[in-house]
Amino acid sequence: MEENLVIVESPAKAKTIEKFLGNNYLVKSSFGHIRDLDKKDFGVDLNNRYEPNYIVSEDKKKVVADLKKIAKTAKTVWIASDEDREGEAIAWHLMEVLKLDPKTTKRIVFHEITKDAIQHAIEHPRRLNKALVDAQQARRILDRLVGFEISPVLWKKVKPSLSAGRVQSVAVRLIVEREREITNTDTVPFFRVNALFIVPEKSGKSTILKAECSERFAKEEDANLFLQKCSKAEFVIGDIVTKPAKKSPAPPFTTSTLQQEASRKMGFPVSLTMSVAQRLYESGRITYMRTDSVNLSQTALNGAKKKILETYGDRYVKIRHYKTNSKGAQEAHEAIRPTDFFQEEIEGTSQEQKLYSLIWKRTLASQMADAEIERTNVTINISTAAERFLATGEVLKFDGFLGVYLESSDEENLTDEEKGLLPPLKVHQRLDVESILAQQRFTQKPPRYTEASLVKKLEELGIGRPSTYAPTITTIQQRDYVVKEDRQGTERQYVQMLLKSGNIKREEKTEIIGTEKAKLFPTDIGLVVNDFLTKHFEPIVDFNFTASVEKQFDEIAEGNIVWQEMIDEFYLPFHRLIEDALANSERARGERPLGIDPTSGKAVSAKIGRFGPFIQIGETSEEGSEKPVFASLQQGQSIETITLEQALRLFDLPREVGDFEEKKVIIGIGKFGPYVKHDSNFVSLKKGVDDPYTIPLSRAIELILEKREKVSNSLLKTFPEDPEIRVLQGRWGPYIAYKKQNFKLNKGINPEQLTYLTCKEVIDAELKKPKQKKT
DNA sequence: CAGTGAGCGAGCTTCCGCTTGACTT
Repeated sequence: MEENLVIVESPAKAKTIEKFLGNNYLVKSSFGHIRDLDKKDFGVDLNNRYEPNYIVSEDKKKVVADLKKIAKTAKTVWIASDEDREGEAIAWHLMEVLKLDPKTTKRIVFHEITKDAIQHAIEHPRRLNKALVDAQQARRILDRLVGFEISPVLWKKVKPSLSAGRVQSVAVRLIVEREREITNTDTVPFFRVNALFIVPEKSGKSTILKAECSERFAKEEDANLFLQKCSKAEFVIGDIVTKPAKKSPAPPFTTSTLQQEASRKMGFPVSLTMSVAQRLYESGRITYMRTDSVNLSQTALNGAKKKILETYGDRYVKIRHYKTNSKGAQEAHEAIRPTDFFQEEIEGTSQEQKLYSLIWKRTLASQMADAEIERTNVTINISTAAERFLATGEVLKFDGFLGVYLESSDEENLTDEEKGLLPPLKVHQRLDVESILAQQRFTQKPPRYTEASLVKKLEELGIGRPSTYAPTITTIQQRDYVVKEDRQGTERQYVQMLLKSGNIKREEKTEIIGTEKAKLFPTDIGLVVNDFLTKHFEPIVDFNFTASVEKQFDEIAEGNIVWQEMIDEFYLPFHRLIEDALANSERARGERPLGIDPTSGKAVSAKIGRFGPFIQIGETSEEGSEKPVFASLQQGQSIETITLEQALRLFDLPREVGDFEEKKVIIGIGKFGPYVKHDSNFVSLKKGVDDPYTIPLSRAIELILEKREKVSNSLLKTFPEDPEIRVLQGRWGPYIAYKKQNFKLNKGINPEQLTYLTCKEVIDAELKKPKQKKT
């Protein structure tokens, strides 16, 4: 029998702590919350002061039973859940469910997992903070009321199985509004002028100095006029100013900043970052990965200092204490940092190594000296014009933290060229010009969100918590409100004028713009749901809603308000919105009239149906008239932006291009892009080569034959016993195909030696397995 | 990798935050 039972939230933490405590301490984990509101009947009694009905979920029953058993025999139970609102609630639920005696139960907290911190905690137990628990209950119940009252309205008025919530609905709103901002922003053209000057050096060689004109020109004529002036001008250096500048390191990682940097530097989706970090945490490489704190423990600071001293020297050390400035931070943990600074690299998968290295560098850099820079600005006067040319050079005087780590930024600044060392220059020095280029540029549209930049925005608004950023991003994609995709750019024409040897040469050029990679786009259903919510539930999807209820939760935690009163104040007006929406709203289908079809004279409109967005020509209601015709929208198209012309084009496909071997050849566009269908076989059209609207029969046949040859080449084996069983060569090796189903072969099997019996066994074994869940 | 887009109605869907595996590909 153990004298002492310590309960923490995470099993990895339990393992570490057990090492610090003596033999008579048993450390167990609750695996987070042990119970939650019942999903049946709301889990909240609206007729009885919002009395919550908590139940222990199926997957927690074993944990609870286990803890109960040990707690019964322990002399003292120490509840060491986190020191924040959720942690305090976990402590309270534990007391309730395990029926712990307050006399033999102690509540302790620590922010860092070191022997001293834990010893100190044991020596300073405190009482359960019921006000803080109540703040959590209010948070929990409010979220339940919002989610479980609005979602059913959506099922009725938009589509079944949809969802709304305090966090997810705002996340979707951000993406929808950004998309509309992008559609509504006009890009304004202007001309930017860059000059290349020749600077002779003592050695006789010369170097090129690049400088940008202080003015940008709105019109081509103005830019041209400026170039004409320059063709007859003298260029003289008017001013050289040298100023010291400093760069400081970024603070240590929190969950949100780790997700951002892993996305920017390595292209990780936020969920990947979290699962890799989880493995690093479980193997003891890093501290806890779900945190909003930038704080480092004294142990960590000592370790970082020692490592920096040893590797870089005294001048590079600068111990810093960072303060969090994110809204609603609860700081129950340390920042994310390596547990051992002398472990510069680790073994593991390449993802683990990369993420660890990122954490190691960022943490170490945070305790290093500023980088010192000398920035030089040179002004070059033009004898024939009032404008000037400006050149900037940067010299790194002392690298400081830069030797280890530099934070990346979301907005890639295309105009910011590598600034380097300037050639030696003097005031009043005359410069010869090599060439001057006036290029048409365009103002930029706002950028689309990536998963990580959306997390950043949510954190700024104080919406969501470290443990929910990644799941929220997944949810809004699963609900089909948002898609993460790549989009091809479009061509744009621009003008450039080059002044060289007294002549101006004008050229029209093209560039590709708007190429997107792994960006978040709203879907039509996302747009419709968002508009419905902003129309009927504006207070809930308001960007400040979370911040304002958080203030009230704080009041509850301070003991200034009773939680039921706060919920009452929220719920009464909220529930009126629900009733109003149910009674007074139309079914939302996102309908948008596009115009009149010139061939039939009927109205064309876009709307959402049971199977997604589609175009309809003609009306359903007209009696005796012909039935309307329908066509689904393609990937990347949206009800909101599709034109009449694009919509009518959708009806051109699928089209028959002729017969081949007495069977129809049909061209269409499916889930995976344009295809040729023949004899119920499909062949994809070649991207960038074949156009589904114009492809001729001859080319389609070519593709069919090509595919046929490929298939016959991939056929490894058949059996006379059952011709439906075929062994094929696939992308990842040989596999068995049988009745439209594929069966995996174990690695290392030689397909040549496969027999009919072994194939049959593989198939039967697979078919016997329980059927996979529908997603 | 179709073509669908009506209506009836049983029974289901749904929230946020705290934690890990157990699943399949």
